[in-house]
Amino acid sequence: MTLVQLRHFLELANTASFSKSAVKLHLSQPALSRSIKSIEDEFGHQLFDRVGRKIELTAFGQYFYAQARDLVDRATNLKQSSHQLLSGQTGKVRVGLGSGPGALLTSPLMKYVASEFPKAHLEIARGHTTLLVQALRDRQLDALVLDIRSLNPSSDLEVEGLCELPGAFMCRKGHPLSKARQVTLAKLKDYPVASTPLSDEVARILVDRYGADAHPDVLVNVRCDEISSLLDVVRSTDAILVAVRSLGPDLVALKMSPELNATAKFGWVSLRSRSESPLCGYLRTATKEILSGH
Amino acid sequence: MTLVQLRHFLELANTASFSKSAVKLHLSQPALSRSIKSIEDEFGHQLFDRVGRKIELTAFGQYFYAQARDLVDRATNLKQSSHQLLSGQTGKVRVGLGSGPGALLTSPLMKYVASEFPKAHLEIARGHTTLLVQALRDRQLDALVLDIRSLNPSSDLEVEGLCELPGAFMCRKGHPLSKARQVTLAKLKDYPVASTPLSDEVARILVDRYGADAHPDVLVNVRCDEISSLLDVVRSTDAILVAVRSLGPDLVALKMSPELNATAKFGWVSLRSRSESPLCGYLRTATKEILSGH
DNA sequence: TAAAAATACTCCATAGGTATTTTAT
DNA sequence: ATAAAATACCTATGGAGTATTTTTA
Repeated sequence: MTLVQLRHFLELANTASFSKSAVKLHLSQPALSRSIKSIEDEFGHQLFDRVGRKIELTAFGQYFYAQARDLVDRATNLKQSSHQLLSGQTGKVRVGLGSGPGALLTSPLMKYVASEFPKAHLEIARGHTTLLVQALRDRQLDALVLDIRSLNPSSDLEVEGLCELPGAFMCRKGHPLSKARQVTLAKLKDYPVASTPLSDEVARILVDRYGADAHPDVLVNVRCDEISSLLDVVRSTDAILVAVRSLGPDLVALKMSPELNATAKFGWVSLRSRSESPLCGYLRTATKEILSGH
Repeated sequence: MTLVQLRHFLELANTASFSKSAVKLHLSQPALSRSIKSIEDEFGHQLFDRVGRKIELTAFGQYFYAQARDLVDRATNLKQSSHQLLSGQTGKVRVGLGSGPGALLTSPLMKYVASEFPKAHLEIARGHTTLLVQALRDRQLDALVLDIRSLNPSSDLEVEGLCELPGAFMCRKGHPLSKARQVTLAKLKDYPVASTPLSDEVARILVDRYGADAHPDVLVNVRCDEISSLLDVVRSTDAILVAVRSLGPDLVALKMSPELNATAKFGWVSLRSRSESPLCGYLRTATKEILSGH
């Protein structure tokens, strides 16, 4: 029993004529005759009663028709839905975002999928590098966007650099420090500091530039991974934000002394051994696009 | 995409090894390699990530697996259920019974199917010959059991004689007429007459033997097609039953003058052009068996 | 180096085509 | 006599086998 044979049978059952069905099936009449006969032989029973030059489904043929119809329709559907999946129109992607990328990408990526691939599914997980990498290796995530300086190089990971964004200390316009020519860490510490969770890499840079007191655990008073909340706080209080500069375009960057001179280097991380699903590929392109706007 | 290829794919997805799967599938390893490749080529996408000597389902492969599993299971199920149907274990038969056969066969046939083919479906229709034959030609019935003398011969009907059963006038033991040496129609008409609906053929015989007064429309007072009810009436009243003799083995047959000398000739009627379903064949055999006991 | 998958080739079973026969209208 | 299905016969594609190469653990 072949799907092809079933298609032949269905067509024949519909038109009730070997010669007419053969034409529709782009097949010679003898070929169709034999195709049907081979099913009948396989099951040891006639599908049609041949009464003269007319044919009629047997009881078995009627039962078989319902089943065959279902089977063939499902097979056809598999081909169509596979095409949808492979063209990226449907499918499921699970992306892990580090704290920086999370602040920058969560909402743009969700909007992107919602508008461009309304039938697809996107899941975003946020967390620390090690946890995300673990989830990637466990196939719980399909790709990550991280500050790649926080990533232990490993041969099973494929890393594609996305962009390098400068970080900054920022405050609202009109803030006491907004006009200051040179801001030292001591001055800055007169105000509360807000940020997303910062990576070890960033912590290292801060300590390197400004001393042990600049370690995020000490320095940061208000921590949360919702960038919009942080911006709200910083705009309406005297809190100072530590983040990628472009996240607060309406804020004033403090002229630090010494200069912060730190950048976040974001990369797209995936498992080298796994092939990328089409939807995941579109998401990677979109991510690059979004970040290039910063 | 072939059902065979899908089976190959499912096995490979389960064992995750070409060589091991090939053994299970009674196939050479290269053959399996090519079988999988041909699906991948058809869809234009890998089903497995080949990472070194290990293989792993791609996202597409995972989707494909669920669909293929469903498809293959349904195909297997079709083969099994077809076998059941063709062996007569399941299926549906619709039989039409004339009034005489109806009285004799309705309940034995229902019991037969209920006990021998508990998964099968039997529908019994009762009515007049012309209506039943019409239903047979319309494919609303699969076969009929009739008094074949009431049947217009026709080339599209296949008739198999089943048995010839003598009819009789019967009364309860101890009935005033039970000991009578000779019962004329006039004597008989002192009592109510009960019967199933009688065919035109029987009516003709009655009129032929006993005159116009013996026509069922005149003669029969109590008519119903439930033989058990009729028997009940005849056993507990002075009513006289007109029926196949063996239906009332505990009743006394009246010694009519002249003798009734009428037989019912039952036959199994089907459409010559339609092949008989297995279940229908079993039913035909069972019917012959049941009638031979009378 | 060994084990596993892919490739190269060869072969044959079978699906399909053409020509013809059979059958029923 | 004609139209339709079945049969006979031939061809070729593709699925399967063996031998071999490639790859990686």
